Amino acid sequence: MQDGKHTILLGRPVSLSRLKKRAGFLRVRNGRAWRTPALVLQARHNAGETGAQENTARFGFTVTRRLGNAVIRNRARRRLKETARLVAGAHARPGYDYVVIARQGALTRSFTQLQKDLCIALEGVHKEQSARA
RNA sequence: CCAGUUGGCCGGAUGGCCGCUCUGCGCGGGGGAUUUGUAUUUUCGUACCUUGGCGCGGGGAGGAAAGUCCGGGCUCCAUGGAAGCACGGUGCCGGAUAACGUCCGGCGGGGGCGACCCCAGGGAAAGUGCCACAGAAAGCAAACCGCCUCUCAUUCGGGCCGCAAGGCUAAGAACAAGAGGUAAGGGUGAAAGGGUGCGGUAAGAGCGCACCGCGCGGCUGGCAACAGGCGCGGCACGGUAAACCCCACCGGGAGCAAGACCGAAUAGGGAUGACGCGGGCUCAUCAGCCCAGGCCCGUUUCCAGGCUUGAUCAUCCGGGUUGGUCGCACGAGGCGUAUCGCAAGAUGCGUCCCAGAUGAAUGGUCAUCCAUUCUGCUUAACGCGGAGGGACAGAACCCGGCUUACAGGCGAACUGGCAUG
RNA sequence: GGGCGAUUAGCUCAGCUGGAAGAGCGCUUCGGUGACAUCGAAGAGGUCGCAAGUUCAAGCCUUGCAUCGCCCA
Repeated sequence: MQDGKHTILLGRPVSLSRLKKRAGFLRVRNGRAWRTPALVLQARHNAGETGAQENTARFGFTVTRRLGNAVIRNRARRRLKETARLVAGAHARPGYDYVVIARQGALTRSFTQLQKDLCIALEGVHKEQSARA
């Protein structure tokens, strides 16, 4: 069952380490991506990056103007941030940079569904990588 | 009760769990001077500095935070003053204000039965331009059709004389031509040189008169815009200034990505053009002083003051940094109250401290309630169940306005209508 | 955050001092060709971004909105 496989393993909510520089976003854009209706997840190993630490995963968020006005964009980013904070501890791998791009579903989906989406995306990104390797 | 007008206020509430940011205190981590304890070193440790942790407490989006349309504070452009020109803005009058294109009160015009609403509302008699098409004519008095008078010719008709041909005559009618008088009527246009009525006339006309409008002069009231009488003028002066313009008043430019400091990194570049390769004195050099030249932010002139004369200025090309701190939140501040003022507002007193982010915090989620919509049961209200569902919108240096967006709700004053007492 | 600019035919743009809208490319039809292209002829296609105002009259003047784009340290 999909549900059993993707139950949300709520690890301890971690305080997110954030990706804040434009250069970091551009680097992650060249990595692997996974799409769901609510978000697009991009990931890349951050070895050799200045300021990166081996044992933490860093997250960046992108919300474009196409999604709506400032209030709508703020709400989308806050929901995604909270989702990442709850899910990252169990599913994100240290030493990786992730960029989450909001889509329309980030506003309309229920919060539990949103968490499930991010789990699937995180697993999907890494599964694809190991399959290729 | 129904319909409406004006000016205000609010912009879901409570709780659980988990977070973000600023800040105060305490604990903790790191660094750690002078002095003293000693012969030296090290360690401990104080003031102090700093921060990534922990605990407790406190604060944390709006009426528009928006658009960036005006006005200011503040900062830089090296600085200040005077006069003129140019450019831009504003525009009834008086007041409020730091200032304004904002606000308040009044005046004038327009709309509404009314409460009330709307108006870029100076000057067209300083000058210039424009008024397409249509129309005779579009701005200065002109006359296309028409109306009327006169002259002359013709025709018709009448009268008289004559047998007749014909002649004479005049108060007529029609039509052509010419001369003149008209602007009532027609038609065009957005607009055609006061309007209506009576008189008047050949026909007409401010030609005359009455009322209305308009202009000029003076009087009264008002700070003024303006209003009201009075007298005179028979009418001249079309519209457009969100066309140029005139008049009055205001305005230097750029903006917190302003600007200041610290640190890192790279470079002490290249091309083209301009000015110039200044003089004298102290003098080994640096540096200073005097004279001369250039420059000082829309522009010209004048004054003061300053900068600069080579490591120059202007334009273009190339390279590096894409960190931090300050600016930065006590302010034309909020709330309450008293006095003055019709009001906008002013002054005094008391009280409060009220966001400070920077890939950008101020939240995420769940539940209940509340407002509200649809629907099922119910005769119906009520009640119960289910589903939907909470407007516009997110501080970015700060204030005063304007404009635009906005689900719904609260209370006030006033107007019109109906009913009742 | 702040400062600027643009919007006219399907596309790229003209349109001066207000008097009612044009060019090139494209499109359609016809001619021409065995057929096509080139070529020739004719034609269609416009809420001038939207809304108010000034004016007799607005693509043009004024104001407010909307959309798109550029610049800065």
